[in-house]
Amino acid sequence: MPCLGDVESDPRELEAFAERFKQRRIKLGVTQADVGSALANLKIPGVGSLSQSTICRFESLTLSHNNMIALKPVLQAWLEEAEAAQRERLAKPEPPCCGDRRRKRTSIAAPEKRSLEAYFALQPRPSSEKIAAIAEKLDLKKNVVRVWFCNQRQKQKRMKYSAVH
DNA sequence: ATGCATGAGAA
DNA sequence: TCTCATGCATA
Repeated sequence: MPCLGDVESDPRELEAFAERFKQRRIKLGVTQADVGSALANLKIPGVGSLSQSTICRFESLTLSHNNMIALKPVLQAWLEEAEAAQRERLAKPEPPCCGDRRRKRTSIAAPEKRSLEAYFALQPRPSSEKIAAIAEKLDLKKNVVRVWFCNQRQKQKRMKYSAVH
């Protein structure tokens, strides 16, 4: 009954950590993007850099539970190192010192989005045929509709949903 | 901060 | 084909 593997998978603990993390990160004067790229310098096996988006989502708990659990130890390690480095600086009298073709993103208009949400409420996993039918009705590319449903399902699995429920 | 997209791996 | 972790582009 008292689980073995998932030591700190308690959502409350994760939530508390995410908040502490954000506050301490800000106190260090570091941006989300900074953290992401700094992770690579941490030299943790199998861990490279991450994007601003991912750090942001970690802080706002808009990642899946498993994703949060996987990232926590990494971010915790970064935080400890960053704070240790700062203490060093405070200990000494610090001397004064001193990136082609872009990807495109479809924009689904509000009315179409409302329709999609309505379809989703009825059937979160429409068949390929239904997706095609929906795409035609809304005058959207079939693939756009397919991806929209995938992303919508992912949203439901986040610790905290973002926007429309 | 969030919308739409990609790609690796599962099923 | 879907899920899942992740990110570019954009609001």
